[in-house]
Amino acid sequence: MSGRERNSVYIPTKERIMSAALRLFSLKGFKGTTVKDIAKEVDITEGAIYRHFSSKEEIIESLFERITEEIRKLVKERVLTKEDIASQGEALAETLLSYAFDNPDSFRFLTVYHILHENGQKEKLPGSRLLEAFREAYRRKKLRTLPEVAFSIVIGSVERLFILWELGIVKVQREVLLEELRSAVRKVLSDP
Amino acid sequence: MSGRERNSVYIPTKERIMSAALRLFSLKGFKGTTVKDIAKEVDITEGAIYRHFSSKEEIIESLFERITEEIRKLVKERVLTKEDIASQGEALAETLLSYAFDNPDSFRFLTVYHILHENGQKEKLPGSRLLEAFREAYRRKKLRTLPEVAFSIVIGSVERLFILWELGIVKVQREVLLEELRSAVRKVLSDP
Amino acid sequence: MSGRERNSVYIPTKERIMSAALRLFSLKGFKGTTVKDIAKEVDITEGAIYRHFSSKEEIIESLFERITEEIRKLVKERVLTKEDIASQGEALAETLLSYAFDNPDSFRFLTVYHILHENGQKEKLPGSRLLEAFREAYRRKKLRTLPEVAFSIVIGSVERLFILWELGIVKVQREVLLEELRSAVRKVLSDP
Amino acid sequence: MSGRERNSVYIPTKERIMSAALRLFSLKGFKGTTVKDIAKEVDITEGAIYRHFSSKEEIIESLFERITEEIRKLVKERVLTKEDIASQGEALAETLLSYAFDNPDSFRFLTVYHILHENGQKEKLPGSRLLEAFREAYRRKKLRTLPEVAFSIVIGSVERLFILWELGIVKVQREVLLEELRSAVRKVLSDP
DNA sequence: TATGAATGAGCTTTCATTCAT
DNA sequence: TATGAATGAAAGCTCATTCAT
Repeated sequence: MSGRERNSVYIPTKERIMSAALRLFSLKGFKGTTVKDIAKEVDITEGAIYRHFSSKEEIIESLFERITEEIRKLVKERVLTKEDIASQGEALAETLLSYAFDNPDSFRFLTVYHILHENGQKEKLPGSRLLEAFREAYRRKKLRTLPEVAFSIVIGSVERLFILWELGIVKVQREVLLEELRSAVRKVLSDP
Repeated sequence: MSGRERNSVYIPTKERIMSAALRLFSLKGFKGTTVKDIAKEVDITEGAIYRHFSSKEEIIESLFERITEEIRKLVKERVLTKEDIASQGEALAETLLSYAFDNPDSFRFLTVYHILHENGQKEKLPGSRLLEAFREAYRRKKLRTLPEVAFSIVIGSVERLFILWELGIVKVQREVLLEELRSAVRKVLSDP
Repeated sequence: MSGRERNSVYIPTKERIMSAALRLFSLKGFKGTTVKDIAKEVDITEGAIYRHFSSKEEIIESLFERITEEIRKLVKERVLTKEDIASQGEALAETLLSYAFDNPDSFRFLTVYHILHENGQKEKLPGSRLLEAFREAYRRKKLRTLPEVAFSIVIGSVERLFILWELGIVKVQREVLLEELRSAVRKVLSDP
Repeated sequence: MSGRERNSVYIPTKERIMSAALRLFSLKGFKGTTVKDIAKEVDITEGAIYRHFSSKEEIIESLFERITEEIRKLVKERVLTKEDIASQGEALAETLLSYAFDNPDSFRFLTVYHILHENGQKEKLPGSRLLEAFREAYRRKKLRTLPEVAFSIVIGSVERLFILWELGIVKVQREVLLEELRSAVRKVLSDP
C-alpha cells in the first residue's frame, strides 16, 4: 500500500517547489525569499530542492519562462486574431486582466521580475511584439494616439487595476470591471 | 582647516547617503542593496552610516516619506486646484509624469517600495485621496467611467510610460509625450 | 536477454568503481572527489555505490591495500632476491619507476594517500622493510652512506622523476631513463 | 590603556590567519581544512577572516606566493652564486633541506600544493630555473647524468628525507644529515 | 564624526549517506 | 542489484550591526 492517499491528486515535488516559489517570490521578492522558505512551504529539506533545480536562480528563470509562455499563447489566440487595432487593444486589456485575476501569483511575479531583475532585457518585456502592432497601426494612420502612449495606457491600466483589486480597494464584480476597462480602452484607441 | 574644498558645494553626509541609497534601492531593491554598497558610493565606511541612521530600515522609511511628501505637495498645488474631474485627471497624469522625468530615482523607488514592502498599507498608496475625488465625481455623475478604472488608467499609464522611457523605448520629446498623454486621458474622463 | 553486449569484456561493477575512484582520488584528492563524481564516471547512481562499499572511506582503504600489496609482491620478487645492497638499491629504483610508468594512477594515489591521510602510520610507508635492509648493510659496513639518506635518494628520485614525467618535462625514452637512474643510484650506494 | 599586553609581541590578524592556515593546510590539505578551523585556531569568527581575505582560495594563493618567493630568494643567494654544477647541486640540496627543517609547515604546504592543485602549472614548480642550469651543464658536458635524473635526485632526496625526519624515523643530528646528503649528491653530480 | 575590525546570524550550496521502490 | 528522492550536517560566504579608537 502506497503512502500516497488513494483519490488524492499526486503532485510531483518539482511542481510543488515551483508553486511555492512562485507565491513567495511574488510576495517577498527574490532576495526576500530564501531557499529555506520554499523548502518549508513544500515540507522538504533545503537539500532536496537542489535535486530538482541546480540553483535558486534556475527556479526563478523556470518560472519566468513558464509564465511568459502562458501569456504569449493567450495573446496569440485572443489578441493577435483581432482585425483592427481598437479590438486588439480591448482584447489585450481583457486578456491580461483575466489572466491576472486567474493567476494572481504569476502576474505579481512578472511585475517583481521586471522591476528587480538586472537581466531585464527589453525583449523579455511581455508584449513588446504588441507594441510593434501599435506602431504599425500608427504608421498606417489607424491609430491617432502615439503608439507608446496607447500601449502604456492598455498595459499600465491593467497593472494598476490588478493592484487595487488585490488590495481590496476595488469591490466591483469581475465582469463589470472587465467591461468598464474595455470601454475605456476603446475610447482611447478608436478614431475620434 | 577643513578638508573640504572652498568653492565646491558642500553636501552634508546625511544627504549624500540618502541620494546614494535612493539610487541603489530603486535599481537593485532593498535586500539587493547592502549598507556597504551605499557606503562605497558615498565614499565612507559602513560604520559611518550608523552615525546618521539607526538602521537600514530607517533610510528606507526616510526616503519614502520625503518622496511622498514631495508628490503630495505637487498634487495639492497642481491637481486639486482644478475644477472638473477631467482637468484633474489630466493634471494628475502630467504632474506625475513630469515628476518621474525629473526624479527618475524617486519614482522608481516608489514602485519598488509599493511592490516589495510588506507594510504596504493602503494609506501609503500615493494618490488614495485622489481616488476619493474620482469616486465623488462618479457619485455626482460628473464621471462616467468607474472611478477605480479611471484612476488606474491615469496612474498606470504614467507608470508604464516611465518604464518605456527609461528603457529607451520611447524616443519622443518630453513635451510631445506629455501632450499626448493629456489628450488620451481627456478622452477617457470626459463626458461622451 | 541481458543488457550487456556479447563479446565485450565484462568488468564487475565493484571493479569499475575501484578504477574510477583510483583515478579521481589520485588526481583530485579524497575530499576533492565526491561519491557522485565516482558514480558518474562508472555510469551508475550514488546509491548503487553503497551496494559494493559501505562508505567512501572503505573504497580508499581497499585501494590502498591493493596497491601496497602489489608493490610488496614486486619488491619481494625483484629486489629482496638481490645479494648486495647496491644491486638492491638499483633494483628498487627500477622496480618502483617501472611500476609508476605502468600504473600512474596507483602511484599517484599512494603519494596523495601518504600526504593527506591522518592515519599515515609508519608501517604503512611502503618500503619500510627496505629501510631496514639499508640499515643492516650500514651496520655491516657494506654501505657507506647513512641508510636513511641512501633510502631517501632511491625513493625520492623515483617520486620526483615520475612527477616530471607526468608533467611532460622529461621526454626521454623510458628505457634510457631507467638506465640513467640505475647508474646514478649505483654511484651513491657503491663503495667509493 | 590598551587591551594588548605590554611587552607581548603584537601580531596582526592577517598574519595570524596566514600562520594558522599554513599549518592546517599543510597537515590536512585544502579541502580538509575549513575556514572555521582556521578561525577557531586564530580565535576569531569565520566572518572576520573575510575582512582580510576575499576567499579561502586567496589565502592559499597568498601562502604559495610568499613561500615560493622565500625559496627563490634563498636559491638566488646560496645556489646560483656557485660556479660548477656539482657545487650548485650540493648547495641546492643543503638549502632546501635547511629550509624544510626551519620551516616544516611551509615545506609541507608546498608538497600539498603541488600534488593537489589543479592549477599546478609547470612554471609554479620550484626550481624549474635550476633544471635549466642542469640542462645547460649537460649540454656543455660538465654533467654526465641526464639532467632530469640529476635534478630529481637532488630535489627528491630532500623531499623524502624531510618526510622521514618529520615521522621521527631519522634521528641523526641535523648537521650530520646535511653533510651526508651533500656528499651523496656530489657522488652523483661530479665527473667520475 | 568617521574608521575598521569584529560578531553572529543567516544565506546558498554541497555531500555522504539512507531508504522506499 | 540499482534507482532516485530525500535527509541533515556542514561548507563557504554575506551582511546588518556594534564598538573601541
